[in-house]
Amino acid sequence: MALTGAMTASPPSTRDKIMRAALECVAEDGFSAATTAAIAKRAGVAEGTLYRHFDSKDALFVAVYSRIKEHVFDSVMAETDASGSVEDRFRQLWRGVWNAYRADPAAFVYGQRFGEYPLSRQDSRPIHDGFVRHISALIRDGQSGGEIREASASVLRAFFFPPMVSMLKQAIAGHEWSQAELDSAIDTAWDSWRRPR
Amino acid sequence: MALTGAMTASPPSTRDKIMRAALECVAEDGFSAATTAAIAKRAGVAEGTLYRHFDSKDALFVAVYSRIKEHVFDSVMAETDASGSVEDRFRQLWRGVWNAYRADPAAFVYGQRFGEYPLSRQDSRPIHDGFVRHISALIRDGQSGGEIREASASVLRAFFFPPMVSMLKQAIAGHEWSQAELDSAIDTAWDSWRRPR
DNA sequence: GTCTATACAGGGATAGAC
DNA sequence: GTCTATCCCTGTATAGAC
Repeated sequence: MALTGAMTASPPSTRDKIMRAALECVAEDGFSAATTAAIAKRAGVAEGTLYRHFDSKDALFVAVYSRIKEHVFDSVMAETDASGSVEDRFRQLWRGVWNAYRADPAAFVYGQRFGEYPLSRQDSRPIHDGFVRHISALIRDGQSGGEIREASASVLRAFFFPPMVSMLKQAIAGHEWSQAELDSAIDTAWDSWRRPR
Repeated sequence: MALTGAMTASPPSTRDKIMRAALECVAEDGFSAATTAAIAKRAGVAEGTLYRHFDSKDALFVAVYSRIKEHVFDSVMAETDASGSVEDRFRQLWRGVWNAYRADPAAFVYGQRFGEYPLSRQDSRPIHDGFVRHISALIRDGQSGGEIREASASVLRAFFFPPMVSMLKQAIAGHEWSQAELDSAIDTAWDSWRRPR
């Protein structure tokens, strides 16, 4: 039940059930299949009930997206400390985000789909937006200390999340990444940031 | 008029106009807004005409996707030669794909959206599928020659297209990449593949 | 081959009882 | 707050004239 009401042991509220149902419908068959009827059925409530909790179907989708972003950010930050070397912080962040998404693949897929859905103009901040400041700080520290190459932060950022996201997609499609592959992915990512000699 | 009827100087056929209209509708406002009415209007034909050329709306979408893949692949391969060092081939391929997508941003966006659309199960080969063999050959050559690190090919591949795709998305969203940034992106990509010392 | 007109289904949203 | 029943619109697809 990760990402919706996960923190509380109490039974999920109707609102939570609706949000989780919407998330799963979209993750399984895309936005076009996520009709109000399908969502209500999966949540175990009547169709009309959706509109007691959300102004519209679109508002529901946006709310789900926001909650996913918050949850992933919080859960990564909870197990990340800002101490240690730049390289350690880099590796820790990489693993943290990876684990957060692996813990709830449906939420990950929802986020991906939402990003290509026109509705995303209403919450246009990308899924990893919360991490941008964090990553930028890492880059700044690493560049002033000489560990990280002198490329623009936007270029370096393109080598952090995108390869990971691509690997997550493959994992969800059934590809089993070995521990050695994961380690080497992190090594490869770090070597892309590292100052070359 | 790239990607649909671009090679011929003759006026586009009705079929081509429909395909291009579908491509642009999806690129601009997503699949949910790409109704048969919208597509027909943009193509300048009647709605019923769509069904003279395609069995269904979905068949149209799949046909457009296939054509994009073909076109990008062909146009990259046309200006790429397999000679030169592994590093040269790497850089050439990176630039070739980048340029192909920059030449038709709408086609690029269509490809991205299609990948998150459930219909993609009907043509589930990813957008860059044609390049996988090419890239795998590059990796094999580079690993046997010692230029490329000994990571699994699937890990290395995650550092080729995904960062580029991320940068293309930003470019389409209005971000202007300087020549220096592009060069350093390619350097960074290559350093992620390169054998570290 | 293309158009106009239309049949038919399905989806979002609301009304009103409980 | 939740359910049932229903309205209305939009979207896909077809029929048939030209």
